[in-house]
Parts: sequence; structure tokens; C-alpha cells
Amino acid sequence: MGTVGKAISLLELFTVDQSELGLSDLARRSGFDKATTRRLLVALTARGFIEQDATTRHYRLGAGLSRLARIREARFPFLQTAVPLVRDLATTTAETVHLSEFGIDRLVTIHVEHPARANRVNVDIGQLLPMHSTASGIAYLAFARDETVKACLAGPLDVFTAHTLTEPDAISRSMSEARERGYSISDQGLEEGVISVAAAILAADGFALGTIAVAAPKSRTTAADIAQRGLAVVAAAREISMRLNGDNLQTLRRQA
Amino acid sequence: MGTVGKAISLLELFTVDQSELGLSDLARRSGFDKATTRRLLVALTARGFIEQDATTRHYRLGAGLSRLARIREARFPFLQTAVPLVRDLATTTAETVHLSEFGIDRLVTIHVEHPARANRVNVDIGQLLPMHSTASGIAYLAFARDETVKACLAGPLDVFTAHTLTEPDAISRSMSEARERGYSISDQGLEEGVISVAAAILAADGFALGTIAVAAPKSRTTAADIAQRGLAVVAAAREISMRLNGDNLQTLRRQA
DNA sequence: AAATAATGGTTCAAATAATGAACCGACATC
DNA sequence: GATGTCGGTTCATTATTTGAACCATTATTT
Repeated sequence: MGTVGKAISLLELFTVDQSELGLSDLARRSGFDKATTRRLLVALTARGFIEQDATTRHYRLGAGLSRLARIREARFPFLQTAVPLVRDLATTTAETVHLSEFGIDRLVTIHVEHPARANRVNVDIGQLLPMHSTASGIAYLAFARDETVKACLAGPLDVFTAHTLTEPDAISRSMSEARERGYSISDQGLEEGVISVAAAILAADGFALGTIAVAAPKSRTTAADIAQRGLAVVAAAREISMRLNGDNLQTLRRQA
Repeated sequence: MGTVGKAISLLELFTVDQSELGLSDLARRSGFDKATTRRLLVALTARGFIEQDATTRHYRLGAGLSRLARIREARFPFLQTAVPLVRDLATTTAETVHLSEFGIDRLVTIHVEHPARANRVNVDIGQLLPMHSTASGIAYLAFARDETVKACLAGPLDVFTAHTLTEPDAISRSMSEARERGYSISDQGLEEGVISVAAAILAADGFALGTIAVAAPKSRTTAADIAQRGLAVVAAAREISMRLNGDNLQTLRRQA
């Protein structure tokens, strides 16, 4: 591994739970010599990729990363790109369509289109969706990094309804099915009487970045509706992924 | 410069305007050999810090940066906390409001709200602001660590306009005034015809962490406007500091 | 349509930077 | 006061980085 790779793998030791680490700790976790670790940290600190706490002497991720990430995001306008397609999908399905982006350990709802009818599923912008019990969550996990999947299924999995899946095996099976057919289905996993389909929106690296989902009252939803919405949601997700990544989207090689 | 520094300085060549660059271009701008540049890009690509467009072969900032930036922001929810207040301030002032965070030796613009009018001050996300010649810079220095202040005023202080202050004494005086009234004023220090007010956002240790500023065309700005915006910007900065730190914000004991 | 000058990408001996065992002083247990 | 940990440093040895010269393509220019 080159020096650059080593420096980056130091950065990757930081997680939400382990957001501040000491020198010896970093050396141990990375497997690099303490002197090497320190030299890398100094180089990273000089460019603002790492900050050091003045009192504890511990290291944390720096503001330089945020700056570059924002430059990237300025060019990578997820919301702007996706909203027109969310709107189209809402028109054709006449049901609630919502768009989510992954944040830390849940999906964050960043846009919603509601149909103009009284009996509908209501979703709010900013609402957080659990990963294991929503169509969006399963669709995301089906195309997420292994470590992300592991992290999301590690914690206690809340039970929301009698239909909520909490067995890791059952959840894995849902993910496999989602990978095969392209979209996930959640039958009242989060709320009684609500059935949803969702598809993952992929980043250029082939991993999921967010999801688009259609949620409807189960009472008026047939199996044919589900299949039709599934295809529509996959088409929308594909289109968003393509507009975001150009034709540069790498297909994710993945064990089924 | 070490290899890590070189790799990062490659990343820093990307801006909002220049978000995709070719190999030769990157080599030219960085001053590194083409082979070196390429080797660094390959290393960065392997870790997702850089992505390469499949067709144009051009390089751009990668998703790995966004991921790490999110981890940082999870412990440090500066943006999320501040953006609503930036937005409010933009609405009430009807002028450009920008939010900055300190990085290494300058302020980094991390969010901007522009008013819906043609004649306005334009600021880009990711833009770097010098410390001595902007309202934000002075507001930051007024509540920065002594060593930071010294470091920022040590280097050569660029002259941007006929109004740019470059005498350390004059700058110190601006800082004192900013401390007294709570906000700083920059009258065309960076660009002719632009007048700004800014206030520091404080971390839990009482030292500045970033700033919030209102920038407007001088031609339509009265002394009363400045005073009013000053109070508004101070209120916003206080509110952001409080939300970030809870009620355990230490008041900075400081020589006036 | 031929000539020219870009482009992205590769090679390998020479130059340079990275490495790590041993070391230091400071702090905390034991 | 002995022992273990911490963050940080040193310097001879070692391995990586470097860059001029080299392709093959793809625009430009004449």
C-alpha cells in the first residue's frame, strides 16, 4: 500500500462512535508504526483533514474534508436532480412518493410529493426512517457497503408492527430479493395498513446513496399495483442515478 | 512536501467552478510530474477520494470525502444547526448571508444564502476568505486563540483594495472594536463596493469556531442598515453557539 | 488529408522519502 | 518506586516515489 492509501486508511478508522482517537490507538488499529502513524497525522493535520484536540491530544476528522465534500456536493445536486422525477412518479402512481438520503445510520427524508386525495400515506421532510423496517431501508441496504449493512443490523431492531422483520436472516432475505427484482417491498413493516416499494439510487461507485419510494394505503393496493409501482420506482431510481453519474455508473459486482 | 501533502494538494485543485480536471491539467496546476500526478490520482481513486469519468477520463472529487465529512458532522453538527438561522437572517436582511468555518489559516465558506435580486454580493461555497481583509476574518480573530491570531497576522497580508487594512495595529484595533460591539465591519476590505458585518460563532471552549456574515453592495447600505445587521448577525451567532454547545458555553476571559 | 500538438497513460534506473526499533519525558496505576 | 501507558522524537536502513522519455489516441491546424 502506498503512503497515500495509508493516510486515507487512518482517516477511515474514525466512525460516528469512535470520532476521537489517540495516537497509540490509531497506530494499533491501523497496524502502522507509531512514528509512521504520527507522521501521517501531522501531514493530514497540516492540510486540515485531521484536527487535534488541544487538551486531550486526541485526533479527529478535520474541516478540510467538509470543505471538499461540499465542493463535490455543489456539483452533485442530488435534490435538484431527483425532484422532477419524484414529481413524475407521484403523478403516474397517484400515491405518496418520498426521496431519502442516507445519514449516519438512518435514511433522512429530503423530499415528498403527496397525491391530492384525502386517504393517503403522510411522510414529512426531515423524517428519519429505520433501515430494517422500511422499503427504503431494505432497498438501501441491498446496495450498501458490507460494513454499513453490518452496522445497521448490529443495534437493537425496533418492532413497530406485528409485521416488522427483526431476524437478521429474514432481513437479509428481503435484501436479496430486492437485489434480484430491483426494488424492495415493505408490507406494514413500519405502520399498520401501509405498503411501500422502494429502489436504491446509486452513486458512481455502485453503492447506494439514497432511495426513492412509493407508499400507499394497503386497503386499495393490489399485487398488480405493487408490481407496477416497483417497475416505476426502479426506472425513476435508474434515471436519477444516471443523471447524477453520467454513464459512468459502475455495476456493483456482488454475491447474490 | 510529503506524498500525503501532494495528494491532498491535488484534491484542493478542485473548486465549484473547476469541478472536473484532466490529468495533464492537474499535473500542470500542481506542478507535479504527470506520472506522479497519475499515481496519486490512482491511489486517491482506490479509496474513493477521487472519481474518474468513464468517457471524458477527467477526474473529480469522490464520494469517500462526503462519507468522512458526514462522520465529522455527526459529532459536529455545525451546518445543520446553523443553516436555518442563516436562512432566517437572509430573509430578514434581504442580502447575502454566508457561514464560514476556520480551516488552517483561512475561513472556509460552508453555506450561503443569496437574496432573490440581481444586484447582490456573490459568494461561493468552498470559497476561502482571508482573515485580515474580511468582516468574517476580523470577527473570527477577535475570539481566536492568541497563537492563531499571531499566525494569521504573521504572513504577508495581501492588499485587495485601497481600503484593505494591512497594518497589524490597525487590524488589532478592528478586532478590539469587534469584541466590544460584538460584530465586525469590513468596508470594502476585500472588494470595492462591498460592505459586510460578521459575528463569531463560539465553540464550547469560548474560542471562535466560525462566523456568520451579511454582505451587501455599499451603494444601498446606510449606517443604520449596518447597525441593524450587526445586531441581527450577533443574535444569530449567539443562537448558533448556544444550540451547538448547550448552556455550557464558557465565557472567554479575555483582555479587552 | 497530412501534419502538428494536444491528450491519457506507462516504464524503470536514480533520487528521495518513508520506515521502525529504540528512545524520551510525563502521567497514571500498582 | 517499579511498571505500564501515553504522546512524541531520532536516524540509519529500506522501500517508495520520481521524472525523462516513451506509447497510442484524439483533437487541432495547416
